[in-house]
Amino acid sequence: MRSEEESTKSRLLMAARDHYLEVGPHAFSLREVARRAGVTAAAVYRHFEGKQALLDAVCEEGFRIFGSYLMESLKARDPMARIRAAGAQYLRFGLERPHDYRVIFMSDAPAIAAGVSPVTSTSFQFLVDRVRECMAAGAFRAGDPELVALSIWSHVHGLTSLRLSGQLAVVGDDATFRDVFAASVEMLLTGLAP
Amino acid sequence: MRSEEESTKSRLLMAARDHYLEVGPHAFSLREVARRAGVTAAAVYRHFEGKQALLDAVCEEGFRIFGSYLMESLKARDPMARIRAAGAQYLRFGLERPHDYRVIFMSDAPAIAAGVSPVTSTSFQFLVDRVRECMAAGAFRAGDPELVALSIWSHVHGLTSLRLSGQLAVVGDDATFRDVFAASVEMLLTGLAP
DNA sequence: GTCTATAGGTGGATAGAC
DNA sequence: GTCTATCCACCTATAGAC
Repeated sequence: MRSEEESTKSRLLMAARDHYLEVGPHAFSLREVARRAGVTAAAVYRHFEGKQALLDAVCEEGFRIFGSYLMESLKARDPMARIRAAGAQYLRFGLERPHDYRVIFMSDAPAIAAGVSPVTSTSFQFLVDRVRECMAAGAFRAGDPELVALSIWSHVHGLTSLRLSGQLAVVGDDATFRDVFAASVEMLLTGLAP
Repeated sequence: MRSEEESTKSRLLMAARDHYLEVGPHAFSLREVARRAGVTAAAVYRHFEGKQALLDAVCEEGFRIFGSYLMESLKARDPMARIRAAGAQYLRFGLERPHDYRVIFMSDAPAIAAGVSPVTSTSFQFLVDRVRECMAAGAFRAGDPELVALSIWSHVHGLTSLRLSGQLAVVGDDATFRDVFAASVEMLLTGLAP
């Protein structure tokens, strides 16, 4: 894998991700990415077909990493423990990789908005499966698994994204916020119990 | 007031608002505003100090409008109706003024954060008051009003922001999404009942 | 008040030297 | 694989004619 290598291409990718997070898709500049990576704009075309290809690559990398965080939650032993772990991992990804989080969940990149990314639907399907598990085990009241999954996703995303955009800074440090996050999730889970 | 007058300045403001609503703050172009208003770019400087002044005028309007959406919910008759109306108005603002929503709740630009702080804290206090009302009326279980308010805000923000960033496009049109939104909020409220 | 003209900056993309 | 040089488009903003 050699993920620690400092190739021009990997530096371009990191620079593209950082730049994208700062200015968004409209003001995203290939030249600025090249500047941050320490090369000229022309050099970018040796590694990517153009501006859009660079943007797409940024999204793909973030998706891959997010998936690895989610999969960790499968190590928990029972359905409710797994769904709680999934929520905690979701927040953990947001706090540890805020840049990637913003790329995936807080942007309006065309590649994501189009819904063509297989990872988006894969991750949602993962959550739907966790919900089905809980319903089958009698830990959740019977209902529409997709609607429940959407509620859970929205809840944890709302908390995570408000935290990342600084709106919940008043809560305190990250450790304190993890407790608030857990308490808030429990509030939602209470309404899903039989 | 004479709000119907067709002065160049008022046409510029309307054009600026329309353009802003379409492309957002980053791609906002003074020349495009001038084009829509039927004047050259140079003429803009007779009415506004520059691009930022024009943008500020539009953003201020956005903050003011969000408050007016929230206040509408006070017309409902009882505490639970008011808190449900507040949620519905929150979504309505997001769907009808997506760029304003992004500026207020999905951005962390320092320049914007300064103007946002009073808006969000005032609005959060408004929600805390609605929660206290529900607890006092016995419609909510007793608990920490601020934590409950934070959960509700996160929930409706999660739904709204995921919708705006295109992640919930699969749900269907806005009318359909309003129903999903309402159902999801009811799920959370179920867990808050006594 | 609005225009034309212009200065000086950003950007995406390509050609060709090395 | 990276560079310099270049082209063209678009932008903000200003100066001066009318």
